[in-house]
Amino acid sequence: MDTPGTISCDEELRHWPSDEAQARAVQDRLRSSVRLDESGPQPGFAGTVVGVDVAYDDERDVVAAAAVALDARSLAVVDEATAVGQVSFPYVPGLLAFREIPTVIDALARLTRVPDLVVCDGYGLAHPRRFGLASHLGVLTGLPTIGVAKNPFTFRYAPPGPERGATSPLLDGDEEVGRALRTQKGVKPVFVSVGHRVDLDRACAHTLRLAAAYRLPETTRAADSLCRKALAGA
DNA sequence: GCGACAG
DNA sequence: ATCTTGTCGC
Repeated sequence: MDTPGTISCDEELRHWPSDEAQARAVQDRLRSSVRLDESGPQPGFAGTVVGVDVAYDDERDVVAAAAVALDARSLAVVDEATAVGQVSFPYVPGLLAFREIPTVIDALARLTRVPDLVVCDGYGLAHPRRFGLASHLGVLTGLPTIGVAKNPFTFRYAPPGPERGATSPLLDGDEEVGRALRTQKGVKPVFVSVGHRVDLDRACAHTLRLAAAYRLPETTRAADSLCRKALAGA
């Protein structure tokens, strides 16, 4: 049931924190395992880009995750998988990963191919402790990851130019933790940050390429759609 | 203490 | 995230 690329994160998953203090300690401990020295796959490489997303049912405390693999060149869907689980952590800004990752990993493990790049909903480096969802998922699976968020979280940015492809730094004080990226002309930007084993330039290039027709990357759109269906049928 | 706060 | 109708525009 294990995908070769999703390395044995069993140990971390067994020791899942049960409160906020433990969760922050896990982030502080794992942060040094993030690899920021790799460029990551070239945009347009021959391989798959996988989008992951989750949906919740508050009444039943159920969470459904989806992983959808797209061919990196054609953006055609080549594989998809879902998983359903019990919500195991509340939503706390800065601790999103603890709510989403277990079910997301279950879904990823059900793909028939190892992803070459994973696109997460949310942040990676752009995080209060520099260890957001995308960073965490990258470290646990070993896979290259990036984060694409719809909101600037607590960070500041100057609006990028109006043209598609325009960017501006996403700032935590003086530090650039990511970029605001305009994926469509005249439309609100998305917020890109690196996760694991991918640099910021390529993270933005991949995001722009994946967002050829809409504001959000096709990976995100496909995963969002699929996890909602999975939740409805659970 | 108050407000803000990925999904 | 989720609750939710119509509506403006290409």
